[in-house]
Amino acid sequence: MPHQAADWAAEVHEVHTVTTTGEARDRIERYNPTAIEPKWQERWADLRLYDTDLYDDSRPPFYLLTMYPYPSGALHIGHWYITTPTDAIARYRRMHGDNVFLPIGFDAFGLPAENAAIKNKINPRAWTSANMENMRRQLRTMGSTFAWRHEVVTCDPAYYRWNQWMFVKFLEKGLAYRSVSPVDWCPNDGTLAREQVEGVERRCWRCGAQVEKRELAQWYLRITDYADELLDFTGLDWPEPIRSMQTNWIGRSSGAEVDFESAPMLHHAGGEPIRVFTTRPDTLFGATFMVLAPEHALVSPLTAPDRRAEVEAYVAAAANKTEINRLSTDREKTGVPIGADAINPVNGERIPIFVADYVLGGYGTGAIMAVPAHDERDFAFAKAFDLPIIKVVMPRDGDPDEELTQAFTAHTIDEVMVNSGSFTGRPAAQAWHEIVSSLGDQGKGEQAVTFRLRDWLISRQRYWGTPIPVIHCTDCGPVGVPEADLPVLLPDEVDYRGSGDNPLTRDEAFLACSCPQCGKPARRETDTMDTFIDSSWYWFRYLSPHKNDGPVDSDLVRRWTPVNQYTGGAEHAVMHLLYSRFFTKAMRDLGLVHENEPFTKLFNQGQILGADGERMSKSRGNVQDPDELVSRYGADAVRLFLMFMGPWDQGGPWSPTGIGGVAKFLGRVWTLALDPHGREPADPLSGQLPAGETDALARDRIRAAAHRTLRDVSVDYEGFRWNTMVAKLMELSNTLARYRGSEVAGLPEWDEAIRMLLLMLAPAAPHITEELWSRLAEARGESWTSIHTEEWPRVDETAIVEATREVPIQINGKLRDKITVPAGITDIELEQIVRSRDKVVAAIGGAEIAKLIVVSGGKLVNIVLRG
RNA sequence: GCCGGAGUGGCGGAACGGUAUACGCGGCGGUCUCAAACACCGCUGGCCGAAAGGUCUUGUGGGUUCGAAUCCCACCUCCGGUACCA
Repeated sequence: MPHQAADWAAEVHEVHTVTTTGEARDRIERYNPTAIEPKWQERWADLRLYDTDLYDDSRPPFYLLTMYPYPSGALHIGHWYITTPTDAIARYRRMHGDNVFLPIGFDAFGLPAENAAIKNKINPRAWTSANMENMRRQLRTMGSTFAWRHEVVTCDPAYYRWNQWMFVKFLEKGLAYRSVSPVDWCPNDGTLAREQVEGVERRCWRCGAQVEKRELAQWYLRITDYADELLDFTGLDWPEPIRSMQTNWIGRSSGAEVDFESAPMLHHAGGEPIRVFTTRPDTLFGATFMVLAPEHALVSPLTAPDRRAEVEAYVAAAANKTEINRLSTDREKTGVPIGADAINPVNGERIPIFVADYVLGGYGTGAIMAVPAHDERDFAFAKAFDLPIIKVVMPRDGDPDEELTQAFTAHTIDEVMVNSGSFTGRPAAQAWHEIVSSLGDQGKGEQAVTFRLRDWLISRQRYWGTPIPVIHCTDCGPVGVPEADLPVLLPDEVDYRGSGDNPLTRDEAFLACSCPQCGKPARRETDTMDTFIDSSWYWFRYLSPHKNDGPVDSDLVRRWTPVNQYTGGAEHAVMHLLYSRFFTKAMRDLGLVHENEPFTKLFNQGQILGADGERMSKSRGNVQDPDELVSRYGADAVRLFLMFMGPWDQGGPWSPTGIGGVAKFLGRVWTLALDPHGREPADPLSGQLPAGETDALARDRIRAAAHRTLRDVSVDYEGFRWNTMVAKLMELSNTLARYRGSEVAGLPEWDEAIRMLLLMLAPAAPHITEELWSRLAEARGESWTSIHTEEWPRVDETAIVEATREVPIQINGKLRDKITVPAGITDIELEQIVRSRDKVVAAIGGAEIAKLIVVSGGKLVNIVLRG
C-alpha cells in the first residue's frame, strides 16, 4: 500500500535537522551526523580496525555470525534491525578484550533472481551482482564492523563447487539418493513453489494455468539418518521455543509396525500383507477399520472392481489437496471404502479398508489401523461413516460398557485393558509391550520408531542454483561427477523463454557429456540444489573464502568454530537452523570439521513488518528504505531507534514515530560532552543545583547515577535488551542535564560520568561517540585513540550504596502508604515503624491483623486483615 | 488444522510473583523569539472529588496466592513456520 508509506514520509519531512540547545548554538558546533559518519567509517576502514586477524592468539576468539542477506535489490529497515544490534554485540565484545570475527556475505542463488530475469529479461547473475553492489554500499553506511575481506558469495563457482564436492561425497556415502516424489507442476512454468500456487483453484501465479501434481525423480539427503542426534540439544544455549519447534518438527514417535493380512475377496484371506505403524499397539483389539493413504501402493491392487471408479476419483481429488488442508482436524472427514478387508492379526477379525486423505503417504507406512475409541481423527471418521467403536483401554475404575462421546486418549499409567481377549484386565502400559512381543513371535510385527521429519528434497527444476554434479548414463545410471572435473559450471548465457521452466534442459552444450565410468556419451543432470544447501555451511567458508584445495581450513575451523553467537530471524526455526545442524554433523562424519553443532548460542530477533502489519515486500509496496532515514537523522540515530523501539525478539509493524526522540537524545549527549558549562536561557533554574542539594551531595549523586547505569546497562547488553539499555542511558543524560552549567559541571565526577556515558553508548552509536571521544582528547591535548579500542568501564559498587530506601506498605495487597527508612534497618524495626504510622492505623481501623508479611530484605510490607 | 510466539495508557513500550504504566512519542500549558521553527521547563491512564483522597484498569472468563501483567486452565485476536520464498 504505497499511500501508507507516503503518510509517514510526510510526517518525517516535518521534523527538521537536529540542533543543539539554547545558547550552546553560539558556543559549539551543531551535531551534524552527515558530516561525522562517513569520516569515521573511512577512518576505521583505513586503520583496518575491524579486520580480524584469525591467527591472533593473544585474545579469546569470538565468532559472531548473523544470517547473511539475500541480495533482493536494496536493504530495507529489517536488515538494519538484524544487523546493527549484532554490530553492537561485536563492539561490546571487543571492549571486553575478545578477538571478534563478524563476517558478511550474500545468499546469492534463488528464485527471486530468476523471477526478475523472466520479468525483465535480465541475466540473473547481472541482476544479483548489481543488487549486491548496491547493498554493500548500504551496509557500509551502517557503520558496522564487518570483516569484508572474508565475504562469501554463494553464486560464485569458488563457493558452489564445494556444494558439489560435498554432494559427491554424500553420494559415495549413501547419504544422497534419488527417489520419485510429486511436485506442483504448471505446464508452462514447470515446478512451482507453494506460494506460486494461488487459490483453492490452484492456478499458476504467472500464467494462470491449472496446476497439477507430477511425479519426478529427484535427489534427497538422508537427514532422517540424523533424526535422533538432532533431537539432542545438549550444550546449546538456544531459545526454548526454537528447540521445541525443532523437536516437534522431527516428531519422533515410538510404537510398532504391524502386518495385517489383506483379504481382497469376500471370504478369502491370503492377500498381500499391509504394514501399519501405530503408537498404540495396546489398542489393537479396538481396530474396527483400516485406512490407506491415497498414495499407498496397494490401493489400486486391492480395490474391488465395483469400487474402482469411486476410489480412483477420490485418489485423483486428494492429489490436488494441500497437506495443510488434508491434516486439518476440524475438516469434515472424507474417504471411500475400497471393497476389500484386512485381517486383524490379534483376533483374526475382518475389518473394512478405506482410502482417506487424512492419512499421508509419506508418514509411517502410509497405512493405519483405525481405533476410533482411542484416536480423535479415527473417532470422527467412524462417526461420519457409522463404523463400530470398541473401547479397549479405560481407567482402572471405568465402566467397560459406557458409550464414548469422544475418543479416550488420556494414556495414563493407571489404565487397564478391556474387550481385548486374553489381555483383558492387564495394565495397558504392560499390554503395550506384551502385544508387540506376541506379534513378534508370530512374525507379524515389531517395535518401531518413526519420524515426522522427512528426508531433505534438494532437487530444484531451476536454473539459478548449484548444478547437481551428476551424469546420467544409459548403461551406468546416475554417476557422480569426479572431483577432478568439479566444478560443474552453471552456464551464464541460457535461453529464457519468458517462463519459469528450467533453461538448462534446453542447453545442449551443458547437457552433452560423457560417462565418467564407461566413457559413452551421456547427459548431465539439470536439477540444481536447494539454496538451503548454500546456507548450511557458509560460516565455515567465511574463515577461508579463497581456499581452493578444499571446502574448509581445518586449522581455522578448530580455532573459531562452533560459532559463539548466531543472530537472525525466528522464521528460520525449523528449516535453515535444522539443515545447518544436519550439515555440520554430516561434515563431521566426512572428517571435515570436529564439532557436533554449528551455533553454540542463538538469538532470534523479531521481524519488522511494513506499516500495514504485513511482511515487507516490494510487491506490497510497504518497504522502508533506510537510506532516507540515514540521510535525515544519521546512522547512529537509526541504529539507536531500532534498538529503542522494543524488545529485539519481538519486531512488529514499522513506524518511524519516535525516531526524533532518539535524535534529540544524541543531540543532548553532544551538548553535555562539548558544553558542560552552558545554560538553558529558557529555564530559570538552569545552572543551579537542585533545591537543597549541596556540592558534595550533587557530586555523589552524579557518580551514583553513572555507576548504577553502568551496572544495569551491562546486564542489558549481555541479554541484548537494547530498549531498556537505551532508556537507562537517556535517564543518565537527563540526570546530567540537570547539573549542566552548575558548579559541579566539569568536576572530576562529571567528567567521569560523561566518559562512562560515551563508553556505554559507543557500541550502539559508534560515530557520535567516536567524534566526541576524539574532541575531548583534543581538548585535553592528548592524541587520538579510538573509543572502540577502549575497555568497558568497571562498576564502583561503593558509589552506588544508598543511605535510605523507600518501603511501600500494603493492606490486603493494596498500596496504602510509603515510608523512607535507613538502609540498614532490621525487619523488626521496620514492622514497629509501620504499625505506628497514622495512615496505617487509620486504614486498619478496628480490624484485627491476621498476618504481617515483610517481603525479602524489607522491600515491602503487607498487612493482612482478618475477615 | 498443527507447531511456536505475542496481546499493558492516544502510540512504541517498562515492570526477580511484591509501588502497573520506567524511557520515548504524541497532546496540553509555559519560557526563549519581532514572529516562527529549533531548544528548554512543567503537566499528562479512566472515573468520582474543590482538594485531601478514593476507586477502577494489563485481550476475555475462571483458578492458585497474603499479594498475579507475571503462575495454572479455557477461550478470542494477531504474527511466524508448515518441507520448492529466503
